[in-house]
Amino acid sequence: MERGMISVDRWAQGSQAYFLTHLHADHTVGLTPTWKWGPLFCSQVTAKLFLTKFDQFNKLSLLRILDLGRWYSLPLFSPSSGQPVTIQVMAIDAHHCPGAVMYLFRGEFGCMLYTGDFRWETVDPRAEIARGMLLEALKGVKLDILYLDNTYCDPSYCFPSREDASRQVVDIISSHPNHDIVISIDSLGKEDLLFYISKKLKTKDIFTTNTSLTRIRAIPRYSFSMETLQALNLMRPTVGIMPSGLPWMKKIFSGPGNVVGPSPSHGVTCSKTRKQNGVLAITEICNEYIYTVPYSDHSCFSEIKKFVELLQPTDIRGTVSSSPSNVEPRNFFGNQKPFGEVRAGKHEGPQVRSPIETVESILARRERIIKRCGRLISRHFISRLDRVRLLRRLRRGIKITDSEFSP
DNA sequence: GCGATCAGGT
DNA sequence: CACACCTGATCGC
Repeated sequence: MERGMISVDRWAQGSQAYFLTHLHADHTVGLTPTWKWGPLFCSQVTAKLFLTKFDQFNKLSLLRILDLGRWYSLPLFSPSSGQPVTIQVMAIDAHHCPGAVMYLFRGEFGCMLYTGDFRWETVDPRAEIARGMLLEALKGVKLDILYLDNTYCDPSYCFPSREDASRQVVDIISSHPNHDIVISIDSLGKEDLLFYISKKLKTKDIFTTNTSLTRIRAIPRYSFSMETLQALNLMRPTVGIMPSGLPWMKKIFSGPGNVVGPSPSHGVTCSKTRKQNGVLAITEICNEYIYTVPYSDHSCFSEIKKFVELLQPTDIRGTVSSSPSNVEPRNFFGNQKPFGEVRAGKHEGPQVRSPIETVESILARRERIIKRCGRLISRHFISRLDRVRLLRRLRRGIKITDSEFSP
């Protein structure tokens, strides 16, 4: 395809149509509320999340929602000849985080698939549907280029399905019936895990910000540390679960689908790096509070391999340049012509909203808070740094109280 | 004064 | 050693 036609997860001026695979921050660099370079296509779920994230998005008319599994025709033009060109696109569930999709394009240039970030588990019924859509759409068609999420495209990356990992998390929680549990999460991507936990443990309130109702809490990953766990343990016996410890998993799990034993980090010495005089030194710190579980929203190597073998693309291009091994996918597949923060003495609940809360009510509430915030900001004459800090927190949906404005 | 972006951290 | 996302500083309109 010519340059100047479409962009996927890239937000520079110069394309005629822009595609967003999912809402993680590293895929939206350059995308701002003042977006104006062209129509922005995404899934229904991403569109909803998008509007809560970019609440001042002023070009609603540029947002285009794509249903999954349907072909859409885009009338574009060739930048070189000026002639009209039609491109067809289909969005397919990528099983990465809520709303994440892959995009399948076809046109005069041939056929290409951009996976975005994706996980290709075969056991999940949702994955079955995506698989069906993909195969149906590609029936009798040669896939010319596969733009592939090659994050873990190295045979040494071998970890279990998210359901297995979720089971491990539940086992850890069950084996600590009298402990508080804190689970480190990012703002988007561990919802299924939290839902699984609440379902298996029959937690009464599925999601709540009232921390007195539950011993299991989700906290932001950036506030999850050894120090945090030690501080929490001064108050109540608490274990922390990190559903993401993948780099440490390299070569630990010997095969796909293996039953995974107790978390390897528990009771095992963890290492921490510290900078001394500009030189990296390793400080060994033993911790007894933290479990890591290999819960990944990216495909492991065997899943990537299966995916590539299924699609038989003519060419493959990795989309993650800083992939661990920094390995081009084709090396492996031949040239295939083929919430809250924890503070001293106090913590707020998970930053997970009730599923019944609508986008409209979130936006309306946010609007009210921002208005009130504006009044308080001018009344208290706070510094720019404090203001930036407050606005960032507002954007994340964290509750702001009057005391935050105290001089 | 403000949003956007970078560097450096977890 | 990944990923996603935080903070504070700086840039540029």
